Amino acid sequence: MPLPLLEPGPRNRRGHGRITLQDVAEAAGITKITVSRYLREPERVAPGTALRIVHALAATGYMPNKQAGMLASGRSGMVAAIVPSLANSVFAETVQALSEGLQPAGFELMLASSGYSLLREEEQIRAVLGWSPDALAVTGHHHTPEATAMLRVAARAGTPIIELWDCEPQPGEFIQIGFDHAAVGRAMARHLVEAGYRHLAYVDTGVAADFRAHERGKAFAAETRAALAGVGAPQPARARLITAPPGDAFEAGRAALHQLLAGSGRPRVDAAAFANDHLACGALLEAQRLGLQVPGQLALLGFGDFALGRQLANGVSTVHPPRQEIGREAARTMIELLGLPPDERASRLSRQTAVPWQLMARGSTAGVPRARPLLPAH
Amino acid sequence: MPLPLLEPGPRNRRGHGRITLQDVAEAAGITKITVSRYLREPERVAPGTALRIVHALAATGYMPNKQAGMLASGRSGMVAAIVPSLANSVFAETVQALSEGLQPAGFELMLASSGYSLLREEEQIRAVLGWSPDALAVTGHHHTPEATAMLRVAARAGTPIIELWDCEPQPGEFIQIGFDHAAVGRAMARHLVEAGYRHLAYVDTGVAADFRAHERGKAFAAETRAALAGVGAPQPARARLITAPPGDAFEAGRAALHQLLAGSGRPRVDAAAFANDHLACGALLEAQRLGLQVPGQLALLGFGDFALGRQLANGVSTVHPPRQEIGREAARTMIELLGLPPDERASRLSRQTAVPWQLMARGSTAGVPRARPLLPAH
DNA sequence: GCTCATGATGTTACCGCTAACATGGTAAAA
DNA sequence: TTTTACCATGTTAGCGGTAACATCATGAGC
Repeated sequence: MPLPLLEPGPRNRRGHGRITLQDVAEAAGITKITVSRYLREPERVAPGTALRIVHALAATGYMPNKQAGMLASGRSGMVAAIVPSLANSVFAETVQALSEGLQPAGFELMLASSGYSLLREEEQIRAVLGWSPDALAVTGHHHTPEATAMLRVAARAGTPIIELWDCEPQPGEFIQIGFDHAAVGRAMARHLVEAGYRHLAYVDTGVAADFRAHERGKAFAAETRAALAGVGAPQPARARLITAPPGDAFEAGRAALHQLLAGSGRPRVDAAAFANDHLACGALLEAQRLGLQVPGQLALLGFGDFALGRQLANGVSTVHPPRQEIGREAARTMIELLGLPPDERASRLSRQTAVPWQLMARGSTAGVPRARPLLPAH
Repeated sequence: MPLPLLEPGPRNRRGHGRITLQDVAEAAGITKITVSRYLREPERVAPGTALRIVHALAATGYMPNKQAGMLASGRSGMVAAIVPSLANSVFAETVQALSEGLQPAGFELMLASSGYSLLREEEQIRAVLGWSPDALAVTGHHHTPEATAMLRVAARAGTPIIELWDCEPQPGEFIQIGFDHAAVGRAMARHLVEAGYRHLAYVDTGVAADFRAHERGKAFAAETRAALAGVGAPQPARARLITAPPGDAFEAGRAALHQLLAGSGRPRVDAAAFANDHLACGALLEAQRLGLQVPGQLALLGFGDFALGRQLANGVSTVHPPRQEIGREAARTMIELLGLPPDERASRLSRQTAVPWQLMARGSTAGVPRARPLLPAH
């Protein structure tokens, strides 16, 4: 039943005509501090008074002004997050989980997307810090020096700063919640070598600022040599590392496949790892079109575990990153830290949480029968 | 070059240790109002003073407190948006475009996702209005009565309320930016009938609160009868309208295909329209697995124009909704309205903008050769 | 030289809320 | 009864900005 709301109108030259605590207090015949107290700590007002307040609240249709509350209390009840992109389901799911994790605790989420640009990220950090968020989540540990400086100031002032999606081997300056992308790259290389492939390539994304994909690729290349050495296979002169064109990821994957096949003279690539599943699926679809056997003639390994990968052919092998877990864990961490008194909080503003990922072996990297023994599982 | 920031510390029992306008003013040897004025209207302070202010700003590393500014001025520089989901790329792209459109004008975006629940949407409207956003975008025109009441109060107070993704034939209470889903549903039916199909079905999504998909389905069913009558084809006793199971949309599409094929006695369905492309693609993949000819034995028509649809088989026919245009147009509308004085604004707080969509005919609905003439193009 | 418009800066008083302390009353403890 | 503790509520003074008006030079116009 819609409430019988008072018709608010302009009351003085500065007021914006909104119902304030004062209005509620007058309706209840008390002072505003008691109403304020009731809203924050209901058990601290007498039951009779509480009843009158409840009625007054309903009669006026009061809605608290959070800016005023923040200004007075220093707590904003708001958390900000900056992600590279939302159109990419990877971060969208993390943001969604973060938002859902924060809501029960009464936090609102302020969101900005930087379009994979560090400069825009810097601007957005600046803008968003003006709102005095209680905590701030950014993506990854790459920032401009200015941005890092601003984050540092905020962290010193007790605002938890969380870097999502990364978790470096060495502790960083802020809180990291994510995983080690180099470890993922290495695992991808080992998986392919263990399955019997010997001529590996990594197809990087055309998005220049996807540092995490680049890092996986770098580690993939390094580990490829190590793993091949481990099984006594000849090592390539240099790692095959190609970059897909920017734009539609499926098309980019198709184009990448042609690049892979065009590797003339040298032994042809027999397995490719991709920066993400969209590229891998694009390559798979193109392979199907060309009549290529997957994994017979070319094995494909993606990253992201998007729903589509399970549907195509016998499944596209991939790495399942903890998309939602990262968001959930970030929400949990924020709530925990913000519940602590500032002095206890200070000591915890730099820590790391590695969220587990998993390599999903599917049809597209089914093993090649080999005489020689494979590497141990780890 | 990182600036040499002053080390802020606690200054009094209430202050939060932040650099304030007062600090900057002292550093520049003037009063804070002049600094405030410089920040808002630089041309109104003398060049010499401006120079000292610039230096003082740099020396202190000042960052404005937006809550305080909002409280004093009544303008927040913040816009809120509530969408059903972010994990769904449809809304993510709209939000992304909205965010990018607002940024140049200096607005921040506060985002909430309701998980396709009207009750949660109501809660979020309540929460978000507490931040006094300058404008609020919600998705669609279905809300709880309480939510509608709150939106109405906000609109009366001059806050533009924008309903995204809908544009009903009759003007609504708030601003609508989107398109008429019934018209899309009708166009889908006509497209299939015109291409020669005679036994049509609509596969609705398992997401109960996707009102827009339901509306397309309803209109599809109605128009199917009309279009069949138009070409003199026998009309079915009742429209084939099935609902896909909830969960993974690809799997749901696969399951839906089996439901379509299981239509025993009656003439088998020869064309199906889907609530979204994921369902359609799932059905297509399952059809391929079963060795079914698409469109020969079954034509498929999706909605959403996701990148994948272009990649599968000869392309999945679909409707291209103006995902980004809706966000861009919403940003434009907000900026325009917020630039108007409140009295002029009032008259424009209810209007509609129909953003064009397009039916993309691809391989999956290539026509059936027929003797009888087809319907005129419109 | 005087008035008056103009421009640059300052003073005052808020915006709506809450922290900290103050007050007054009631009931338990002495 | 008196002291003490505590509970419920009130008073005061801000939080960090900005609107509105005030002040004070300065120079143009007469």
